[in-house]
Amino acid sequence: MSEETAPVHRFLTYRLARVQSKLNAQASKLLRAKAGLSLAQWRILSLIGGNPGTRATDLTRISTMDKGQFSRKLKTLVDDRLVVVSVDPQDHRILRLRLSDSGQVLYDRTLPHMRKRQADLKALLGPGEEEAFLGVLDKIEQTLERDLSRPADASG
Amino acid sequence: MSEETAPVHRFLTYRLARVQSKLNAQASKLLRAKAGLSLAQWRILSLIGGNPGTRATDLTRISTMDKGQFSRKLKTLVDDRLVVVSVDPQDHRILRLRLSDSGQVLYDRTLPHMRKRQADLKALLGPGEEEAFLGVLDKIEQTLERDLSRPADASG
DNA sequence: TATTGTTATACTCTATAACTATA
DNA sequence: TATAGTTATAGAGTATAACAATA
Repeated sequence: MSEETAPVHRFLTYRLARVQSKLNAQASKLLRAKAGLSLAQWRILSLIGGNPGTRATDLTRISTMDKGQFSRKLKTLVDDRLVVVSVDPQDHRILRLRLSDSGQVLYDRTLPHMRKRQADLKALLGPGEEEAFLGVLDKIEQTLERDLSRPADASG
Repeated sequence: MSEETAPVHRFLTYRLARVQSKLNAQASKLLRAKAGLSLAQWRILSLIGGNPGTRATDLTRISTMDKGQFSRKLKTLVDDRLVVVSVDPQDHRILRLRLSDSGQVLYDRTLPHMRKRQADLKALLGPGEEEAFLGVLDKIEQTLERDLSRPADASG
């Protein structure tokens, strides 16, 4: 009964949303200051930096973005000469993505700050807490993946 | 070293962002189907439903929204006659918020679905997992609260 | 002067889907 | 026909700040 009457703002999802919103604000502030990038731009830049030569489709799959969003953000990075696009010689539909020299410089300069941010977050957590936390996230995500492919009333 | 070289998309924050994005999509779908409300509208409606007569400022504080966002979303609920606003008799700057009859009906009809969604999420978790998860969220949030009031380079 | 709340502005994000080109 | 990626459109969310009314 105490769970039944828990106030809405104590819901797991509310608290996740609050934390996520603050994490976003923090990362955005940091990226604007250090690299002049939006969070979405950094996501793409870092995905390319960590996986040079990968196809756009694969990066779309790894990130949460759909291909439309991805394409538009990618365009801003290409316009700023941070990313270089080349057509796959075998299959001309496929784009291979790499950082330009200046993109690489920006990536190399920014990544340590972002890693430090992750490390600072991890340092908050006790032994085993990170694994437990990620485990819960994975469980939830897997369930949601099944759920989101079904009609709205299937989950109550 | 293995942590130092963890790919960006394995970052804690990335995985939180993915899960949060999917939770949002699920809740939005559910709310659109069951109540014709946006997630932000539901947040405000449910905060008022659970705290009748509360001032707008207090609800703003509880939710993540700033007062501007809150005010605009609230307006849509008032326009739809789901929320009734009255001026505090003592202090005429303060608004007291309550659900209208139809707002209460919608709230009472929608809340069980949202509670069930929470219960379904909780049911995924083993004993102690929820507490551990929420504990980590709280730790992170407290740190972020301190951090966000400081300049960007303070957190590395 | 400070607080409560509204409004304006501009920008970003998201969702959906039509569209081009290649296969 | 199917896949890779682009573009269009509209709606929703976010950030900042100027503003009016009240205290």
